[in-house]
Amino acid sequence: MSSCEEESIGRLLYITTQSMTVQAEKALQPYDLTVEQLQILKNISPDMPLSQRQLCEVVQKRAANVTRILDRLERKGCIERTKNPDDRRSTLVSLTTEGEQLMADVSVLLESFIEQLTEGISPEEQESLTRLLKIMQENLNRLATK
Amino acid sequence: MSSCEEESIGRLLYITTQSMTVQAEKALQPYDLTVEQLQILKNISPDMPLSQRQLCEVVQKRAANVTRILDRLERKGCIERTKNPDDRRSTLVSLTTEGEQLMADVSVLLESFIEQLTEGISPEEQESLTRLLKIMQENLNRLATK
DNA sequence: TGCAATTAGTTGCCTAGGCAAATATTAATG
DNA sequence: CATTAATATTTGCCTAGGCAACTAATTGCA
Repeated sequence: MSSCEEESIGRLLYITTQSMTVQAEKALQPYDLTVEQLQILKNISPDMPLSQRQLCEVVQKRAANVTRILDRLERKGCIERTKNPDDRRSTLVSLTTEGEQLMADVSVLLESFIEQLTEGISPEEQESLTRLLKIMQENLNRLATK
Repeated sequence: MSSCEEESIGRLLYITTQSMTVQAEKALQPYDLTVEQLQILKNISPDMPLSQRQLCEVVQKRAANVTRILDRLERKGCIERTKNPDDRRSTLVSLTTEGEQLMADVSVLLESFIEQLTEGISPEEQESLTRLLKIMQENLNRLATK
């Protein structure tokens, strides 16, 4: 039986993540970046370009969504797309120098954000939190593959 | 210094929640409901209608978004909007009988989903998880009010 | 009373997610 | 070798989030 005040773990996760995203977005506003755009940029190494397919895997997003986020990043001059000479179906994505500079500027901010997010949570508790979240991910993966 | 495998708590939260939402959405597909629509429906008691303003608070969404989710629920016949006679600016939202029936059908599914999500996590661990998520929420609230 | 804030809700414009259908290119198979 | 299957990316259509501007109704205050 559930009390009136009960909130499922699911709901708590949902609300917390939403609030986190909103705050992160506000912190990123001066750089004209969204959380999703940042996720992408963080995973493009300046030396070795990735294909969009590979990017999809590392950021865990659908191809269609990655396409559109890259469109916006390209429009802003943060990334470049070049056809893969070895497989002309695929596109290689690389950071422009502006993109690199942007990431350099933002990285400090990022660290401080995560620090503020986890304030009052000991390293052991963070470990435990990480472990529990990973269990849920596995549960969800099991659901996904039916 | 961070290892290559490091994933911030923030990213883990984000990915887990996203995966949870996708799976929940799949489970809800037979009912033609989204997670957000369900959130709203769950918070409308059949006996006492709420104003949209109140709904916003309980589901933690912006007025603009609640407006549009209600538009869709109304189109599907799950809810009804009536003008509040005491304050003609506000609208009272109530479940239709179809909406009530839908919620009755879905509630079993919901419980089993949360059960599957938290499989392998003991009640004490769930308590701890809840506590840590709430700490993060407070940290974020502090950020929000600067 | 009468006009200026405030409040409730809506709408427009942008980003982002999902799915499905389309194109182009490559792999695989008869 | 030719045709079919698979793969990479794009595009369209839907839901949903954020912000800002707008209307209508209500308070508040001079």
